[in-house]
Amino acid sequence: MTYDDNAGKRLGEMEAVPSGPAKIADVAAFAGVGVATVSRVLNGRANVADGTRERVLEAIKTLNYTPSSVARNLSLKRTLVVGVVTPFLTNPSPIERVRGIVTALGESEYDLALFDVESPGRQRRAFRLLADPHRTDGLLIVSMVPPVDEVARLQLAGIATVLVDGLVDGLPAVVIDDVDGGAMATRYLLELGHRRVAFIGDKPPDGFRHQSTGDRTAGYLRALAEYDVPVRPEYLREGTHSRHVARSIAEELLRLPERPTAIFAASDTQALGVLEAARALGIGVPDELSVIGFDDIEIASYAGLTTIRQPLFESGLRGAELLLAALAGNPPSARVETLHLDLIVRGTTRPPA
Amino acid sequence: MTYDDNAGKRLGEMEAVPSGPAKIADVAAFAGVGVATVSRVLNGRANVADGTRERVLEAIKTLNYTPSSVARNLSLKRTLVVGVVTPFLTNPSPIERVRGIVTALGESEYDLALFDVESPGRQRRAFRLLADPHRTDGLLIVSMVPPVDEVARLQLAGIATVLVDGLVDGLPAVVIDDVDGGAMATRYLLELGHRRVAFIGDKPPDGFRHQSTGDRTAGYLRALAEYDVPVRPEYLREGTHSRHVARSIAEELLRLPERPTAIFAASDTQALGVLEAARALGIGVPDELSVIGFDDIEIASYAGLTTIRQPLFESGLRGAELLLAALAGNPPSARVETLHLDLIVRGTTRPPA
DNA sequence: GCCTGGGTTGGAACCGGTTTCAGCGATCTG
DNA sequence: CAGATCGCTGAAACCGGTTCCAACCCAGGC
Repeated sequence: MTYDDNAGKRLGEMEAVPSGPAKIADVAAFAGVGVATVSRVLNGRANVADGTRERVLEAIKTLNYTPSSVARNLSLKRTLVVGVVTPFLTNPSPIERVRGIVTALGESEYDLALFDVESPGRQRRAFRLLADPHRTDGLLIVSMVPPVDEVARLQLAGIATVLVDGLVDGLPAVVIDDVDGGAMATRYLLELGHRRVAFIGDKPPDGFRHQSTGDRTAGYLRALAEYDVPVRPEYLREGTHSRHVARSIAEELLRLPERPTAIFAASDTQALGVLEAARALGIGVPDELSVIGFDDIEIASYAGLTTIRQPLFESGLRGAELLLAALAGNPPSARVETLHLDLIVRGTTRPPA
Repeated sequence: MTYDDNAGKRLGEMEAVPSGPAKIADVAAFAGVGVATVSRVLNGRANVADGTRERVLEAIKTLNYTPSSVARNLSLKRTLVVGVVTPFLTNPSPIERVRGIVTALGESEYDLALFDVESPGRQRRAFRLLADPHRTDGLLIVSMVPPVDEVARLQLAGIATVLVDGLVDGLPAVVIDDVDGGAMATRYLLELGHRRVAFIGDKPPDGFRHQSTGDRTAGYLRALAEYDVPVRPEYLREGTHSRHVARSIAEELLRLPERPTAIFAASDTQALGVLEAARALGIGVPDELSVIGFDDIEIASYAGLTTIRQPLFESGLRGAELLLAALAGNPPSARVETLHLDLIVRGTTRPPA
């Protein structure tokens, strides 16, 4: 008797039709099978008779049934969510990386929960949230180095983590060789004949860590050493990853009694600030000043900026792939993958006058 | 005696410590209360004795317990996830909007699942995924107009939806007045004295709908009419939201026997393409050509571009706020909120020679 | 003809929370 | 001092899936 169903429930429900969307029990009842069988069909298990499968599929269709991922995840003890933590969605480069991640994850069954952390406070909060194994299966940390204690929490909680544009002992990562990149840029300027080469580094704001800055500085210094060019402390500057800050630093550099004939900026965004400064001071680029950036963001080609290209989109894509592989149980390795850099010569560099 | 605690358990459990992370039952056992009481404490219900609450909180702390949101959501029949669908994270403006959304959602208990749809295929897939009430509680659709049948599905599934930079009958939305914006831009050029004013529209790729284009065109036409300037069909062009496409269209315009003295581009990205075209053809801006854009993206100030500013970040913020309010059950209204536009005069416009 | 074994199947336990509801002692009332 | 009321509490049902396990059916082997 189908009445039994309702009798079992609370008295007072007049509508025989199940109220909300169909659940697996409804499908089972409709198809005249058990819930286990429906579950088997849903998950494509082999051991279901063809006829039965047919009936179940039809029931699913007629009832317009979609399984609840929440219930499924509870049962499976998975969340099917990958967390992405990144600072500064204001900057073009993390965005490109995130695009790569979105693309890679789009192919998978995982959803992506995005956390933009603009302050150390929000950063802590994001990690506290995401280090919860109930919340995410895996984590992608983009363009930042998480605090050591947070890393410990993550590992303790057993959350698969991959760093994109960041490096931490024991965690797999997708990076570029920043030392090499810094050297490439500087070397190119030196090869052109420049000897008064300044560098504007990319200092993360308080509370954030990111090693690329230091490394690019190291590359700059290495290249100078290779060419026996003495380091001038007044040519070695640092500022946040911002066009405006870089612009004012560049104006200072260009007002030095012996101003540089070339400036290497640690990011394209900052290089644009340098170009602005030159424009404001009436200094011709590249005639009187060469400028080279780093990243090759979209706008660099508009500005005709010579730069070191790093595969931003690909870094996100690759990081997500590594994470998915780890989640699939494949390689629990802590490999570090280093992507390739290219020198892109455009119009802001030339030999000194 | 502290031994009592363990004495209660002991039997049968060789490993006294529960295997995985602590669950609510562990906390209850440790505190010597029922799970219901723990749940009450967790959710800040009033009817728990102070002493009991104290003990539970301590148990939570010692066991390092964090509740499973998956289980919680299953019980509560909520997902605590807001889906964000947007095309073209390649463009700067949707990104700014998403940043606003991330910011607003950061304050709430909701997570954000991001879907970038770059093709109509992915678009369909995203909607099919997100129209599942098991998956998201609410949806934010950014810079696109969803297909009518998908809207129907959403409403049927009872998923709260808010459009940001898009308009659909019956759904709440945050928009700008594109007709007015188009007219503002055009009117400014006309007031400067230009009479040969061209327009480059922003045509969405096949499979995507977005009404702003048409509306900005209407604004352009309206302003021309106000100033009794006849429409020249050859001045009215359209291309995808891309610098490169806009550039080649602009080159065509600038090669016309009677070339325009001013060009209004439907987006800053496209305006940059126009500037590139002028540069390539050796046409001085603003001396020989005035250019005005739309959006006021970050790079516009670098390029010194005159433009119509629309509050991108705020649109996302506001849209998320509306959605959160709807999810909180407050205003089930289908209001349309119109944000304010500003003319930002920079260096790419001036009266004709 | 009976026993064995493989393929199907459904009942029920389980995932980890929330919430109803009944029970309990303590206080208030008459 | 009995009875009603109130605050606090825990057992158990429930959310909607997955999966273990036992039961069942039927064909094949001896």
